[in-house]
Amino acid sequence: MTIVEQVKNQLKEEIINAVIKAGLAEPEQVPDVVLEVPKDKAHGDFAANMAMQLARIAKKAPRKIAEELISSFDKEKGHIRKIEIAGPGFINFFLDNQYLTDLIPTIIEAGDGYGASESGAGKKVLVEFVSANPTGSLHLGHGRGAAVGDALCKLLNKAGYHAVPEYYINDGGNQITNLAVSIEARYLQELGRDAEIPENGYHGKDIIELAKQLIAQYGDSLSSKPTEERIRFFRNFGVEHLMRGIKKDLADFRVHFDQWFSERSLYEEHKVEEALDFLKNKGETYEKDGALWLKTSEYGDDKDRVLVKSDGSYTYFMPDIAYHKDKLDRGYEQLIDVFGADHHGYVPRLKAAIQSLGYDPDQLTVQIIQLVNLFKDGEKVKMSKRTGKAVTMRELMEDVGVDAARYFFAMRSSDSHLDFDLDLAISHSNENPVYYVQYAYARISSMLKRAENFEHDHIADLDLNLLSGEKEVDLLKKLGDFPAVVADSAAKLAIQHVPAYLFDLASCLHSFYNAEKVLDESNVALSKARVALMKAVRITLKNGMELIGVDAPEKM
RNA sequence: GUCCCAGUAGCUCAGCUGGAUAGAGCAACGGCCUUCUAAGCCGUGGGUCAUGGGUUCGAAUCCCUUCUGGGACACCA
Repeated sequence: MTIVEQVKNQLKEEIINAVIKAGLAEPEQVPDVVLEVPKDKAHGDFAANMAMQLARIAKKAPRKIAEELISSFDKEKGHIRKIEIAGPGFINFFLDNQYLTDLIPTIIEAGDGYGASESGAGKKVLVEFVSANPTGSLHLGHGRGAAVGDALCKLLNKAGYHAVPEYYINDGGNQITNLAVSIEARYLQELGRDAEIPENGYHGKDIIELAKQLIAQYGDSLSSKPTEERIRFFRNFGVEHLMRGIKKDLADFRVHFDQWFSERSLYEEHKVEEALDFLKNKGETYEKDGALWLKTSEYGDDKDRVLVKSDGSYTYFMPDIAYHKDKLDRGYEQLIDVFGADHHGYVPRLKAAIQSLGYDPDQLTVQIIQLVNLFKDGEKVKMSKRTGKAVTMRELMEDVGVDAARYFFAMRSSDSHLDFDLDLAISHSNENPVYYVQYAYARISSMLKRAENFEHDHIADLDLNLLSGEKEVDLLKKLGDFPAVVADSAAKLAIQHVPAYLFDLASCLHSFYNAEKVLDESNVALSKARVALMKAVRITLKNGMELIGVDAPEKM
């Protein structure tokens, strides 16, 4: 349990005791204690709305209740300095700073581990994201998905869940056959023969590159192979090659997957058939118009969905069901799928499928990644200048750098549209939030390099009570919030709280830095305490940036 | 047509399991570098929280109406 939690819990306990002692309510009637941190510092460190909640039970005016509650409150416990009644009946608690200064040794000792908690209780979570078809390069939308998925995993793990990132490689379906046929056509074209790319094939330049590579490696020997073998070869070659590119893009974006799951392996291990048989035996399917349907409408979907088409082939849906069944069968309690906005309509049928498999649909959470609009010179950038297609993730990384891209993607709620200002992302100015946060880290690092005269031997020797100035208290409170921010954003799957927190913490640091001198030869005791504080801030900033994949530079 | 998401300061957005005077950045205006990094700090102005109703001690937050914008609605993947 974190220090702040301990303090809050003790306070809550004392509030309940006081309510009972004052006879305001029977023990079983006492509502949950809501303790919040007031927006306005003048309202204390913590505020309780208990008196208002009790108004109906005790049948008295809230302020009157508050008075009685306070007179029964044991102020000896829990670092209480002052209690006030305010507004309609809020009870404001003012604490001494002891609990805050205790944070410093805690943070320094925890180091990289600061911010961690057990709030996830080891729940097994599988986060599937990006999962782009290996038919081309990753584009902007994948970049956002990658940034969100990676940050979610890190956040969940930090908050005590056991989260694993996984990439689902769609290497089994029609798209891949199209890819193979497209490669074949380009290959034959390069050899000077007649060949046409099918209408729904891939016309991109990268396919021509692939064909050239094949000729350099194999000459015209491939064209003499039997068609089926040739197609299989092109398919494997294409998938392997394009996946290599995708993996490189992701690695350069600081996104690493523990597991790569192949759709084809579902067929090879007969998991698609097994899933299908399972659903059939369970009576979840029926035949109509020569196709096999799943009764998803019984589980909240608009209508039933086809699993096996009338020509005998599977829809995209069928292997995907098998995949989700496999994920759940592997023992994951919670599945998180990070999807592009265009798959939004797919969610109800997937949830229905999970239910028809006998699992709880709430075990699947879908995070929708909304569209990214790029802006340059105030104008919307639609197409990539280089390829004429959607802007690639590679181009974004080259244009704005990984730090800015990752920060901007993490900054907004993933399910709302993102206007990505390219000029802002590359500007080395006070307008750029990435630099604002990184600058705070670099500033501290720079100070600490000069701080050899103020290093402590034992942290217990420091007089941390000297850190009682307004800016110092603000900083300490911010530091104490970190584990709760991590736990809360993990629970809500809301990564945007992390950049917001980092921005606030950086702001407190800059404000403090401008107001006070840290390294002051004329006041060694205070300087030592402040150096310890700076170390705690530095650790917290770094841990936060780590969560969203942003580098913490020693100097700028 | 049905469904989903959004509408908060001039701009981009926080806040949304109900709580005190709705916040931040940018833009505008005014200050701060002989002192640890001015990529910084301090201050001023700026709002019918789209609209109309409801729920209650109390609503930006929950429910319904209307308007506006975006997206989704295949035997495609």
